[in-house]
Amino acid sequence: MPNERILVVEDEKDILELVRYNLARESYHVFCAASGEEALRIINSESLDLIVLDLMLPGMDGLEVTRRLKKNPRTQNIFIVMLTAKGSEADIVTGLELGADDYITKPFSPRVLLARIKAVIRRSRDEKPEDNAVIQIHNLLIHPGRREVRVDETPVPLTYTEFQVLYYLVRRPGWVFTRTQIVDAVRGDDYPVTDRSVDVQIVGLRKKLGSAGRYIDTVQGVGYRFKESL
Amino acid sequence: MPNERILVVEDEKDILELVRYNLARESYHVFCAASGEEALRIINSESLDLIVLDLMLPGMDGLEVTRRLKKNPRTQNIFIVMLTAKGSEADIVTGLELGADDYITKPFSPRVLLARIKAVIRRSRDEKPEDNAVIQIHNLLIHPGRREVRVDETPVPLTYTEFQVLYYLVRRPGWVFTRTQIVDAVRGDDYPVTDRSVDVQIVGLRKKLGSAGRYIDTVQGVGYRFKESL
DNA sequence: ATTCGGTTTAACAATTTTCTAACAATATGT
DNA sequence: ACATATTGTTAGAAAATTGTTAAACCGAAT
Repeated sequence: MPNERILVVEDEKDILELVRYNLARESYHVFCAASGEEALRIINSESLDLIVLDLMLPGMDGLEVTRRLKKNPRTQNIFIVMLTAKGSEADIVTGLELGADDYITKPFSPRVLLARIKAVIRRSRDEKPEDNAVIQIHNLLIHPGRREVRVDETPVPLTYTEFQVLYYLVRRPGWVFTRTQIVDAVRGDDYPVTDRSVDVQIVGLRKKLGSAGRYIDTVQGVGYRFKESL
Repeated sequence: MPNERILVVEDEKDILELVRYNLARESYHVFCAASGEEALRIINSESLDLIVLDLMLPGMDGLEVTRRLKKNPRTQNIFIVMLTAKGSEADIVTGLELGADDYITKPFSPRVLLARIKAVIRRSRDEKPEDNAVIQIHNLLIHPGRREVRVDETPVPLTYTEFQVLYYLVRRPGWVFTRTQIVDAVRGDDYPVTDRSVDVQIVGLRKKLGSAGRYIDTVQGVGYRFKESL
């Protein structure tokens, strides 16, 4: 388990110290910056895994830091957890669109921050190997880049959510996922919906996929899976 | 899915009922209290997983309840979601410093409350990652991620409960578990069911597992175990 | 404002699983 | 061997889960 290298960008000294202390205690390698400019200097000189980034900074703000980060191929894969004041919904949306991985609204508990950071790192480990490779299984072909699905060479138009659900299941054929896991993967962590909304997406998928729909398997009491064989 | 035990502390009857109803509908086990004193009584007499705690209470307020909770080693790991009026930033910070896990400002929608509670519970589970490792013993193979069981390479389809019972026994080969322990492990504490229902699951398991079923051993007067050898 | 595609909820039907209860079989203690 | 306690087995009832559909909802585009 490599000690992930984390940069904390925060202008309020107390909060910076609080976060630094808690991360260090979990034996992460922690860097600190109190401004956007300082952050960029560290980003360019160090190899980082994750950045905890306050959006509200004097001078260059967090969104701008994010933009620059994502422009540079060397740094665009660094994970970002944003710190935001409560109610800055617009900034959160912008941040996520720019490619941030999670956000926490102030005030926050150290426990929550740690849990989120761990979650991001864990997810990153899962995702890396199978990024946007074309997946082919049975008579089904999924092209994530093109967001295209074919069954027996015939394109099948899917909605956004249908595609996400299918892609999530197919990335680990045979594995069972709970409805909650599926919702989290598709819509983000605490998206407020009923579990049953997944069922409706499954109905649509099975119908649209035709013969390939038979691979989507219900596991009673647990959730769904994409079968490796019929 | 174990039914988490949640205590709701709120002096406004309408809100209390609203929250109680919504949690109960998600099949959580809900306790209610209308004051800090009542809350502490329940906290001390019941084993709880999470507390939804209004900070503004007559008499002993929510922060004081939190303080006492965190002092007692038996109760300090119970999760806390605070309910606060809008604009009581100071209280929120104090609460989080005391160890609360999340907060929601009134007015709130039941949906958001549920999502937050689920998130706290999920995160708590992440902290103690359950063992997802494949188990192989004798001619039996159990793959938790796939929820698949094989005997001599042949897949054996099990129901949800059968799988849970088998997995529970096999995780400690040779150890004996009472029927009550098995029910608690599979369906959560105090699930209303006769002990004998376990026997029925055992019948099913022995039948479906074929030759591997011979490892499931009855210990008269105690319960069942998965034998290490025949 | 209105429309439109997509998503979610809610209700009901269909299905599957689980439980209970009864009786049979087996084990235990004397 | 006898009486008693415990477990095995089974079928039907009850409960839980899932499938399916339609209507409500939501946001983007007109």
